[in-house]
Amino acid sequence: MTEQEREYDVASIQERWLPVWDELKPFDSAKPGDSRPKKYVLDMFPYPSGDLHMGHAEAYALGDVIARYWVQRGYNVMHPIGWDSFGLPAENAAIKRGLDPKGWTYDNIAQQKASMRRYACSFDWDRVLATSDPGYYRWNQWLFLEFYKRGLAYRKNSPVNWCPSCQTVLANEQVVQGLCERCDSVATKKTLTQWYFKVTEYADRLLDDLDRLEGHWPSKVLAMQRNWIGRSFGAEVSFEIEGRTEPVTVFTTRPDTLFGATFMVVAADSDLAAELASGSEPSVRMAFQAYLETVKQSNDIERLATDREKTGVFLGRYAINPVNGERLPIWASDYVLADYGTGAIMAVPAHDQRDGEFAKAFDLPVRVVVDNEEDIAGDGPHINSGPLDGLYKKEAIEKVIELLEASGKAKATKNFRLRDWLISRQRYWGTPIPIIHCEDCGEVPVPEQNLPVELPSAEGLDLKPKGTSPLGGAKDWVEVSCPNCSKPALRDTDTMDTFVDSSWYFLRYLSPNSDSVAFDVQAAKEWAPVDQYVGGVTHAILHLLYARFFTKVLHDIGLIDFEEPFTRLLNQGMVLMNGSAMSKSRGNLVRLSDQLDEHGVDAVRLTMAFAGPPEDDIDWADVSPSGSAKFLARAWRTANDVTSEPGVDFTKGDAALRKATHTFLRDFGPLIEGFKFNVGVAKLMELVNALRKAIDGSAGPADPAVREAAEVLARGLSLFAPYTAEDMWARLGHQPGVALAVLPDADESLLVESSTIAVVQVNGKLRDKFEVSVDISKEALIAKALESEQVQRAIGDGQVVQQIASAPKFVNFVVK
RNA sequence: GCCGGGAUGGCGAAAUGGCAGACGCGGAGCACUCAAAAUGCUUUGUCGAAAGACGUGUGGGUUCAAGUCCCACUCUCGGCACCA
Repeated sequence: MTEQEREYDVASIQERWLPVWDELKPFDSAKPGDSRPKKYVLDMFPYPSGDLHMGHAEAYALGDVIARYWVQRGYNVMHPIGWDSFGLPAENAAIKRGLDPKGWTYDNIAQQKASMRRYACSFDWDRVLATSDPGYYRWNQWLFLEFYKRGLAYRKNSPVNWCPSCQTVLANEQVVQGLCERCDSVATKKTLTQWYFKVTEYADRLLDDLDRLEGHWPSKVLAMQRNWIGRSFGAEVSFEIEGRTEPVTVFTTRPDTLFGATFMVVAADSDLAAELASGSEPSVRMAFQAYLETVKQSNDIERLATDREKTGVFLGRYAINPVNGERLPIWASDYVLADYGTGAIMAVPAHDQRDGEFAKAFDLPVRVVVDNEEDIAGDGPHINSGPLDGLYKKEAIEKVIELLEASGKAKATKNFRLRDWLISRQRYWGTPIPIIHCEDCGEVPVPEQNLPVELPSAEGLDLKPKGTSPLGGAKDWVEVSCPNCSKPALRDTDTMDTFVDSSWYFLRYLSPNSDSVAFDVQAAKEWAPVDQYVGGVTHAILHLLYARFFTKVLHDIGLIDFEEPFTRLLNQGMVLMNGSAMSKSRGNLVRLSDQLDEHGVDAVRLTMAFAGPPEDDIDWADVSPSGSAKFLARAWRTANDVTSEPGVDFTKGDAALRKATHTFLRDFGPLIEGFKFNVGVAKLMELVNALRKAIDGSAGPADPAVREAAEVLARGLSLFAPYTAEDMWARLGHQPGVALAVLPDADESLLVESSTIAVVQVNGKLRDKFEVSVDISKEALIAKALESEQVQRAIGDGQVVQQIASAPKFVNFVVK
């Protein structure tokens, strides 16, 4: 061996093994006759908006640890990757640079793919997809039509977020603090006809099934989903309105406080408010119009201010309280939301903070109906409430509903915060909605055999947002004949929200190239649902909710036999620099490629895993990739030092090192399975330290235990540092493929201790420790402990009143 | 306001109610070297010469024993937010 070969040379190791792996394909999950049990590990796929960045590097490093771990446990692991290649990030970048989004997107995909390969991701390169491929989005269209058939896709006219400067619809998540995410103009509302998916029809199941994920998904994500769906139980109560035939229904979670209602409030921007005002005298009508104008001009920034004064206007109308016939004045205010519940509330100022503030602002009466002296949580006995007097919240709610139900004035009901999913976008770079609008036939689905409806070329189209879809400019594409009646008709020019693409992609990986089905139903039985999903917490609500919704619909259609797409979920944290998210404008951008050049792939991956718990953020300024590189070199050298031949009998090896090796084997698996990757790496470091000591010490490099430890080390290390591990494996005399080398179970017989360290406390404070035999009796242990000089000194003149002992490890003397 | 996390050395962090600080970064020292780098070894919570004392955000509690369990609070991060 030359001197150079004894040097740990990152660059040459990386160059050596990549082509070997291309040949070996260790992560091919579609080999015929593979009898290994199956596991599906999935990383959230990236947007191809540039090269991979540090965030990707963390996510894929951690996903890879899990995928590679299960391979080493003998599983056939499917670990695919693809690109979420439609959508705004790609399109905006394309507009900015004056390029075709297609060419730009696919160039970036090629770049990211090359980076992933260099980064040694254990992806199955035969299962790859890009959502902007017609072969993919064709099935978006197919699914859309399946939803349409079932009434789950529909069109309606409704107010949407609008950026007056960008001239485009904004999704809720693109409105940040009331401002357009991109240009910081104040977002407004605009009424438009848009396509929706009826996710609310699944609201109960989406909420209730979260219970099944308890313990398998981060509790934070479960809480966010529950919060987002926002189910509340209560009652709808009808109030007769003087001078109106139809009663007005309000939703309340506290019908028990009905006797405390002293006025009613309707949302100022609702149709109901306008109608009620129009039935009033002119002065009221004018006051209402003036108020409505100020409300319309106020924007979300003002609305979001928490300590805002309550505003409103009296509508000159009265409602009749169904429980006692009292006349309640009806007010209009912007603190009541038009699109939640019925847009009208009964106001109970004594027991609702907002109603209370409103009553105070307009000097309206307040009536206490719950005696809260003892219990501020609002569950005191009811007073001033007729038949409800003396009852507590739960019984009072039941009773009042029962009383009013007979006359049809109330019914128990529930309400959701969740809204239907607006899926249409006035953008070019997305899946065309497969509907044709015909003057005579109305909405006509594109016949299945005509799918996909391919995007027209971007050439000649103005992609800049202008309020209507750029596809409208593709005349030849838009003008078609109606599939029904053959008369001239027009294609729908909207494209789908990209969350549609990502709602079912995990199923497409099962048969990524099929042109006959969206996904192979039999393969879904074998592989799905996803056993382990890995990705950022940014998608904690929308993506995961929509994927769960799709899964339930596909289940109901009968295509899959499960109802939750992702059995286990790991959210990794973010990679920061000096305390904040990296960005070019902040000047704290760390480029992944620079880090890889400087420290090597393995060191960067190891740093990601070792920095701390995976769900915590990593501040790159606080961690040490050079320290990781140093450790890898130290580990690599141990393999180089081994002088015994492969296949040597380990049982004759150094006992202390064998014990260290098998202690590692015992601890490592549970740590990885529990996502404690940082501790797993620490255990590898301990093994390297023990190995180094054995090689340099009395055991020596030829000891069989040294080979055993080095071989275990190479396998364990391959989860984090595949290049280094593969090189060690080769130097240890093995064929390439350390990733496939099964990690052996610990030999328990080597872990049996004959002696242990006993700890002695006096009044709970550590005073002494000494080695004892593991089978020492409690009495003998106490006796030995009492002999200790330190223990005697600590006891001093005191009286031992109690002895707690747990042989062989522990004694505590309680002294008075 | 509501919901959910978190707070442990100079730093990143470990710790089935039983030795707080594993493992690493950084620091100090030693060996090798003409020297440096690299490598290897030793050391490193605070105060103290030592014995020892103190120490896991604050205040209580449970327990023989609390970073860990319970109650109250402070600060901090994230999500939602006039959702009736």
